[in-house]
Amino acid sequence: MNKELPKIYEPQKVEDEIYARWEQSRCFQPEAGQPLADNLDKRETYCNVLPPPNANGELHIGHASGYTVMDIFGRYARMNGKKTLLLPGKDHAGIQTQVVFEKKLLAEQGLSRQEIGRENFYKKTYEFCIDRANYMRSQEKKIGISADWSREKFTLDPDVLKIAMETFVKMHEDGLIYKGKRIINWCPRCSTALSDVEVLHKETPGKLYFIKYPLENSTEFITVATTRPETMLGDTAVAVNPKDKRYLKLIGKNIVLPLQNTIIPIIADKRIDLSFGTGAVKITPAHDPLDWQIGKDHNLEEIQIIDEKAAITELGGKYAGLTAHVAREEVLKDLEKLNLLEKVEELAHSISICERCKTIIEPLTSSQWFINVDAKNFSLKKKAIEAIKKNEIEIFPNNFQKILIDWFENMRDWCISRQIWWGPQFPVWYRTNSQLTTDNSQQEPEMYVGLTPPEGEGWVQDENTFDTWFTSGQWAYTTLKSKEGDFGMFYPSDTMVMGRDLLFFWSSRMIMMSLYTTGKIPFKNLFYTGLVLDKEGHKFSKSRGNGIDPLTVIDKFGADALRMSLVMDSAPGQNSRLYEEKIETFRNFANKLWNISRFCLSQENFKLVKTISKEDIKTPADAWIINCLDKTTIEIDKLFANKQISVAADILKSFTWNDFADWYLEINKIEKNQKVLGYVLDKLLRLWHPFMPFITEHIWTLAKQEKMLIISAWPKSNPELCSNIEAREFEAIQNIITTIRNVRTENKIELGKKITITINSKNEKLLKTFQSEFQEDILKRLKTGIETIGYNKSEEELKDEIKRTLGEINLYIHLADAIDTEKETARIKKEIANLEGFIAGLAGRLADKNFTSKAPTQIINQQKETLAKKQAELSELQKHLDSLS
RNA sequence: GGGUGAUUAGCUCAGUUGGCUAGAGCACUUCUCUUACAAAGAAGGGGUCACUGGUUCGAGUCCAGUAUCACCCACCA
Repeated sequence: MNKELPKIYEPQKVEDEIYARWEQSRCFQPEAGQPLADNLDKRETYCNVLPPPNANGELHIGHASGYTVMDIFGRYARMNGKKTLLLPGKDHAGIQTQVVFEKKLLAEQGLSRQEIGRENFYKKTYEFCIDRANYMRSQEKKIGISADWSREKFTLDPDVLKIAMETFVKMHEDGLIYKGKRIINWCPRCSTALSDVEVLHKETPGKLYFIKYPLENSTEFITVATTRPETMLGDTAVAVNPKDKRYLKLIGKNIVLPLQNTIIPIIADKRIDLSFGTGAVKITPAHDPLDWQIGKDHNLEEIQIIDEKAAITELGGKYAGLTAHVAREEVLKDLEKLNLLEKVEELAHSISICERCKTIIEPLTSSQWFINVDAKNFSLKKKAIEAIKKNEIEIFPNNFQKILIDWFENMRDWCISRQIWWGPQFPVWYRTNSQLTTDNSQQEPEMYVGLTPPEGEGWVQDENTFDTWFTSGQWAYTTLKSKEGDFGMFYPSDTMVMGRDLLFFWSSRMIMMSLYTTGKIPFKNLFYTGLVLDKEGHKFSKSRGNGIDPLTVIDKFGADALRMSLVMDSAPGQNSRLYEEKIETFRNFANKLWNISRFCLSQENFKLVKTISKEDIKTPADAWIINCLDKTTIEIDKLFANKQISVAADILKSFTWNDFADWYLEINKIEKNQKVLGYVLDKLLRLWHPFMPFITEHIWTLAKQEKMLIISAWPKSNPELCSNIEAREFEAIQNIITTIRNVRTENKIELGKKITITINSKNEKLLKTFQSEFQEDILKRLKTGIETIGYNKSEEELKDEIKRTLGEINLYIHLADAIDTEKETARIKKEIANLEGFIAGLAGRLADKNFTSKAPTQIINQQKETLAKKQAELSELQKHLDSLS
């Protein structure tokens, strides 16, 4: 039977078919009627709203990493009989998608978005996203994620969007949203405002220009230092620190601003650093965030001299129309002509760039929409901090809690309006009432905020679109609210898994928005994954060309191998590295599991066994493996509770390979116990399923199981089965076998050469175990080359043999040739020295009153036991040494 | 300027209430195609757990400091 199974597991041939079967069975869908795990219906639920990837590209290895973690938790929950929902989705990803699609449009059709118009651009981008979403969904399935595709959501789906817009309206009513003219980060390429988190800072070598500003009615100067000389066209003051003695007498005096020839004051402000530059700072309120603040506090005029295309405005006089970059050169040239450029120094400083297109940010004053994150009636950030501090959301790894709280504490108002086209438009309309207008420029238009356009003529919708994080920040509930019943059943969800790079962008916004809208936390557990890096520890990037395509990997090694290589040997929040050799080792492991199963399935009358009784445990090896299995099961559950899935997989791997395959399978070739074999394999497949769903389901099917593994019950520890089990007998056998193999290798005895051994022990019960026919068979056949076994012979008789002490056993190995006394003596002496050192330490500790009075008795007893054991060993070694000399 | 993480075998990394002489994979050495598996098996070698102090009966694990690296934040004109 099953002789036809290939020697090598071929994932490519089975994975798609298995996934299709899962989908058809509707086991991803938590409806009534969904097949449940072995009829366990605890009415408990488990939900993970999956982070929606940006629907503008393809899946990368980072997605695969997150999905694997989510799927492992999801499958674990499902097998534990919970009603499980993994809810997938896609994000329209405002700016990023617009940048991607604009590039595509230009490359393929040579068109800009302006050329095709806003409406058409939106429609085309929408189609593009849907297309990408379809492709990405197929990739997600390849990874094996057990998500309910019937519930898949897109951030622009009308139902999702409606809920998000309702939030806007409500926040506006509650006074949490305001429109105001403030200084914001402006990306000239994207033509939009950006929030603080969408701006990156890059350390760049630059220059610090020292410019002399002439004092009014004087021949004196005050020298200011700046990295952006062109902004002087918009200067409205020079500021110094009030404690700066150098400039005390100048405070309150005026300056004639060069090039512009306007009169501006010298003011004092404590935010000015005395030690930087000259200690005197030119103030350009319209183009620098700090200057803007200072300008506000000192009632300075804001003169916008750079426009939204990064060009100089008409207020810039003769420089109008030049780009800021060119203007800088011109300004410097002119200053030099006037002899006002004192000096230029090299300076490393950080410049702001757009996160998406890397263009240098222009700080501008602009009219934008903001969320007040610290409003009096509902402080979003304080509520978030409170929830986190009260551990309502458990964060893995735990130290990220502090990072998140710190971030919230320093959070400033959130700019949510963007001037891009790709994204939902603000549900805000304006109308200018011409009848009342007496002075056009001063008239504030009438404003309407609501879900649908207002009645009447002349309303024009606000052109702003939403920051993409405004909609994805509501993902935790918009997704669940769009299907009747889901919200009540699954909100707040259990788990949220995301890359640590999304900590500020996304987790923070979800927590705030959810607390505001639902009054509850969005999820109970927040799990951050680290970044996946390449072999050298670099980030994957297109420019570096070091990307690993998940599909290529899956095609080559199988989805299970990829999954394993993404979760093993990694800790929550910690970066990890991925490379082919690593994936290969897990491909090898999958193959090991395959061959283990192949062996089992090829046994006569083999079948998977769900339960066994004590009577089925017949031999020391049976008892031992059942005991190992039980311990492993308990440990894995504990680790799952702590979200330590990497460690869980690790101990399971060690059980599978080192215990079950290397020992139990070998024993089973000699003394067969198909029931125990079937029982262990049954549990093994279940335990591995969350990690390696495809191969386990495949084997499960080959073993002719009616019900699919994905909905089979998670193994439980069986203390009843393990009570009074004596695993030590088998451990003694293992010990003897290993020791003999070791001695053979050490003494270079060929495998073909048979040897005679003697086992001496005072423990009659133990001896009796060995003396059974089967156990002798095991000892002989497990690569030991034993021919005959003797028991309890006299020391005298054995004095020329190699002796090893293994706990209660003295093992003697008779070699045909005389033993190398010198070598053996040296070996024993070394071991004695080692042992004596250890015993001395242990004995010392046990003699120490401090230790015996303070340490728990359990530890003391343990150490006493060890001491006795080691002392016995030592005396055996010494006896042996004496007999050799 | 502030923060976080890392530092454990040649390499990549685990090690969560502190407790026997610190683990894995890869690489390395020697041997084996033994019928589940050479993508394998057997036996090995290899570590003052970055450094310095402290707490403790006991520290890779907790605390303080130092060094190096990485990342993040920041209104460094």
